[in-house]
Amino acid sequence: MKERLTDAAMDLIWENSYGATSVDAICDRAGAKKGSFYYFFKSKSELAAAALEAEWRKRRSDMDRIFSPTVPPLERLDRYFDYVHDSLAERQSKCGSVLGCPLLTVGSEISTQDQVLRNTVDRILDQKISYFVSAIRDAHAQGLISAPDPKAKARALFACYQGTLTQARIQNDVELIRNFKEIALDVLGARHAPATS
Amino acid sequence: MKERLTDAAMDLIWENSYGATSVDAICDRAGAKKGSFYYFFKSKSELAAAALEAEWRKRRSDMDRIFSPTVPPLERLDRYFDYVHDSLAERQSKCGSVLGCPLLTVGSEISTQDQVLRNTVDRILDQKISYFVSAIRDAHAQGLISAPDPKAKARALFACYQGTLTQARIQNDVELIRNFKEIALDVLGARHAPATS
DNA sequence: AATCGTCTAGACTGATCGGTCAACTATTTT
DNA sequence: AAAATAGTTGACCGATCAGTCTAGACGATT
Repeated sequence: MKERLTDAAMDLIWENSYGATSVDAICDRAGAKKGSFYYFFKSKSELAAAALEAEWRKRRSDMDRIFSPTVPPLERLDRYFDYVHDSLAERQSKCGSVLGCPLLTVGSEISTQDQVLRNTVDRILDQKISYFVSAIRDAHAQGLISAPDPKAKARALFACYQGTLTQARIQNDVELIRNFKEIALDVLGARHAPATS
Repeated sequence: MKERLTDAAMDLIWENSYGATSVDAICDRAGAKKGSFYYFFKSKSELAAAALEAEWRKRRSDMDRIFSPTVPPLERLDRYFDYVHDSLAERQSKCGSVLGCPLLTVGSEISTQDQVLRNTVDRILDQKISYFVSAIRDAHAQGLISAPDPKAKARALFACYQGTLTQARIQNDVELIRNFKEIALDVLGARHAPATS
């Protein structure tokens, strides 16, 4: 039941927005009643945080596989962006819109109003960035790119990736994710190196 | 009166979110009553679109000045990011948070629900990008960077800038905007050129 | 059988929401 | 001066909202 609620919440919040998603709608979607909702979660905000964590947990094993140290560093990023593109394209075929990243939309929406939820967003984003950090550190160690400060470079790349996700959502254009690879190479300074592809 | 309403709406929507901003709160802030609100605007959505347009109109003259063709191309971008940093820092000192860009937060929040408002966001963003396009085209023409497709490069840079704005809002850290300059140079491929700074 | 713990149900609460509308005031036009 | 227009007011509307709470069902344990 708990999972049904977090899944339903994730779908609705991702598709619309946190504020536009009502507890009633979540319950309808989950096939639950309000009493059950409040049995498991103290509030809508607590559910949203749980939904983001649950979604992250599901995605993490995919990321572990894609970013495995056995995969060449730049190829990890290349595959990851393909993975994200394919995920968003599939979700688009189901609900008609490119939805971008829920961490960004929720984070952006509630950042000045709900510090608990915002901390959840921050924490998960940090974990996502750590995959980028290790890929970039490895690429630097292998002489594929120059990134003396892998962390800063990872944050830069991540910001660009985030911006592209937001743009894709606003413009409802999933191909922007695919095009992002060129940008990523620029940020990494790997544009003129015979790596990737 | 109409301006007081658009100003109030802009402040509240920027600071919180579109959904979390009520018509009552906007009227309170503007020193108006509901009847007046609905005399001037058909709906909350129409007011939000008008508020974004009004804000853009106010900013455009600043952008015209900063991106004037009499200013060296890369310096236009440099100055613009300083301008944005200073604006956000000032707004932060007033309300306690880094607010990022209202076009992004509103666009992201309502992109699947209100097509009129989304089109307004899209239109304004396109106009903002055109400043980037011309600066990059000029920089390419002057041999400062290599950007055979100025439009694509401008879109890439803009996406990165957007991602940084969103990050700054979620993390409430305005210095990310300042740090963005390094990223911009990477995206432009101007990192190793003796330009800017 | 009684008790306990877990979970479900749904009526209910007070507040808030976007929007409506008749009455009124102030200014402009005829 | 009268009429028309522009603008203001705020009570009101039905709907929705997050959350509360009591009652009940069910399974496990004593």
